[in-house]
Amino acid sequence: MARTKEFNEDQALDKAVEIFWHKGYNGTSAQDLVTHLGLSRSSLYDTFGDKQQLFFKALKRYQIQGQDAIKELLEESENVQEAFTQIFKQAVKESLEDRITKGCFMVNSSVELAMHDENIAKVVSENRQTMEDIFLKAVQKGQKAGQISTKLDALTLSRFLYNNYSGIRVLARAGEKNKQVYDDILKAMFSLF
Amino acid sequence: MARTKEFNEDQALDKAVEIFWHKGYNGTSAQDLVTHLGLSRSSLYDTFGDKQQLFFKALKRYQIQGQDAIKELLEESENVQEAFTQIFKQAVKESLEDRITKGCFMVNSSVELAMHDENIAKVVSENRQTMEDIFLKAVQKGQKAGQISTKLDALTLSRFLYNNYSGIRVLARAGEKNKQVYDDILKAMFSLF
DNA sequence: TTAATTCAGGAACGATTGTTCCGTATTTTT
DNA sequence: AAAAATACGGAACAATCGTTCCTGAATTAA
Repeated sequence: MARTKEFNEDQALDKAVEIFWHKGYNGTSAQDLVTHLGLSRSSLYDTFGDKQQLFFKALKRYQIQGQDAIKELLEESENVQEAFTQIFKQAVKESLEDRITKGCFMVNSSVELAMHDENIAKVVSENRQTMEDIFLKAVQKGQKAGQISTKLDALTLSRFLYNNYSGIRVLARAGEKNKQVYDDILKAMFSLF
Repeated sequence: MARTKEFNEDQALDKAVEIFWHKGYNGTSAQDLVTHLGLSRSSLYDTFGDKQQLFFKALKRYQIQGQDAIKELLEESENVQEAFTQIFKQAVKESLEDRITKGCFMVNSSVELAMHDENIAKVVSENRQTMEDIFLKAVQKGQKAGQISTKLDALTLSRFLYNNYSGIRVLARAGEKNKQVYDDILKAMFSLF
């Protein structure tokens, strides 16, 4: 009975992730969204509601995609230590390569909005908890396999790892391009394995 | 020849630090500034120029005050390890106590603005470099005194320490109130001493 | 006293913000 | 072919943004 959408909703959401990630919530105007998503104002509001709702959906999408990627990598790997190394080296690589360094969308949103928007705060908090769980299971597996030292218990180590992950993303967002800085952080961090 | 200012410029700047720290640059309106600094629009613009200049001065002020405090603590302490412990425990204490957790003004500004304003990027970069230097000298002192392990070289350790400092401030900004999370991070981190 | 300077308050500016609405075109189902 | 439904582009909205300017009162130094 009705006309079909001329754009793919998920693809548009990916575009929203891109620009919100790059410019932040307050830094992204309605016009920015229209231009970057490539659809009209009316379609944008009809499809996604207002700016807040669109941002929320974009952040959720980013969260799920990011978590799935890391979870899969850690679960499928036989050597957990190697998997962690891969994850962190990838983060460093992105930080150095990206001409426009965006950091981590979740960290950025956390700093910009968590304090003033409890919905965002909830997502951020859940995200940290989930990441902690993912890391925890991997560390436990690694300790059982003798790949990771048992000097520190798995939960402590997981929280520590995620904290360094956040730190690296802040460094990236600030535009740090000196590889040695990142490598030193990783070197010290992994010396606890 | 002229009427004297009825407000203290530095005190007003401190107020500016407070509100920019709390709400960020984009989140703070001109009206917010008028209300919180307690001076009229005209006085505000006459004294500090526009919003960008005021923000810049506020960030600079925060930087100098924060750095001086940490530098002094590390230089005057006889036991470097204790001094570092004190610095990080203080950061955790602030994170847990503050009803409105503001995180670190420098980290916040880094995430919000460094990518789009090269003046801010410069301040952030210089700040990280200075903090690295302050930490470096302290670590070197601690290693000579046998208070810190020489398993890792001083520069590596310094960069690692500052990265964890950033991470903790992000956690605080996100409103994390579980002390155990912070304590675990510190426990793992200090196990490298 | 006079002149100079700065204060506070508020009106007003143009620009930009997020959002709504309308007329038209297009596609799908009956 | 007709009717229903939705996408589309763009005009238009009120609100807020940062900023400027004007007024008159207050205070100071000459």
